Amino acid sequence: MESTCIDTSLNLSNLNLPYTYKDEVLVEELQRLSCENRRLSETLTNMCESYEAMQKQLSQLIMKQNLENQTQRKRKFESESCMNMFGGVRECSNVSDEESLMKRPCRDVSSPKAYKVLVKTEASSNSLYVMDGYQWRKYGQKVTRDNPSPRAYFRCSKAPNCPVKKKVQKSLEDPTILVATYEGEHNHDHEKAEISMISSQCEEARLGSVHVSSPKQIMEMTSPTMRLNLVDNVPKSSIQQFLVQQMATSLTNDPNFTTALANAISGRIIGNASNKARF
DNA sequence: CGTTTTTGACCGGCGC
DNA sequence: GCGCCGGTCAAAAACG
Repeated sequence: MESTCIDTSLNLSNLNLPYTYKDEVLVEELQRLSCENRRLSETLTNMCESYEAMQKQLSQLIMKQNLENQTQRKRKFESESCMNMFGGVRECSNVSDEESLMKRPCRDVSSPKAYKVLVKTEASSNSLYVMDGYQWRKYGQKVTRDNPSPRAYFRCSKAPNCPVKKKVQKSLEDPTILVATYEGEHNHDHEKAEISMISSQCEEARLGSVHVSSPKQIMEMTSPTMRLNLVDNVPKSSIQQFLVQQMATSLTNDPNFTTALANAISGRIIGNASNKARF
């Protein structure tokens, strides 16, 4: 956790102001502020630690839940197919907000090598990009009869001979859900990322319209073109940058802080001036 | 300048 | 054979 430990001290002692005599009150105030900064740093560090721990727990929980859902679905389908021999693609529906951030692959029973994945997006988003840790190259787009929203066709561009294809189209029932259909299997290693990141959010993040709620989102937003390595290779410097920025913003927005800072600076300047006047 | 995206053209399967 | 439709190609444009 040392990487997220940030030195938030203002280092006011480095101000190049003429210092002719010791203003004890000012020094005291500076010490008090330094202490407060240190305490804030510790709180921030603790918060970061708990946040990461919670996120770990959450992802484990979701993975566990997905596993259970898949088992249940399998059982359900097996019992259903015994009754009516119904086939075809079974979509995952009723994606909850929490689950929408994770992919829920559903095997296509009619074609064992094709499966659909539903990804929740922002309602306003028109993007047809779904992040899944692989590199995709778009090779076509079509408007189909059954759905007014266009369907995008992607090929895996990670390996030259990778046979995997992907179709992405907005769901007819819910336009905020992207339906990604994968066909074939990759003939190369997967990148590190397993998390699904709605690229439309990246796109919107570039436009500044996405509400930032987690450091992970920030990381992804700080590098919108970085479509891989989203989880394990956490660019902690980005977290630091974000936290520093957040702290600077909250500090500058805090009237108490700005008043104290103004008093401290003006006090020192005025103090110096009056000192000069005294001498 | 290499890579990716866009988009109209083309192809093949299917139903009539 | 013809038309429709989904899928793919490939040239041009855009992007980094």
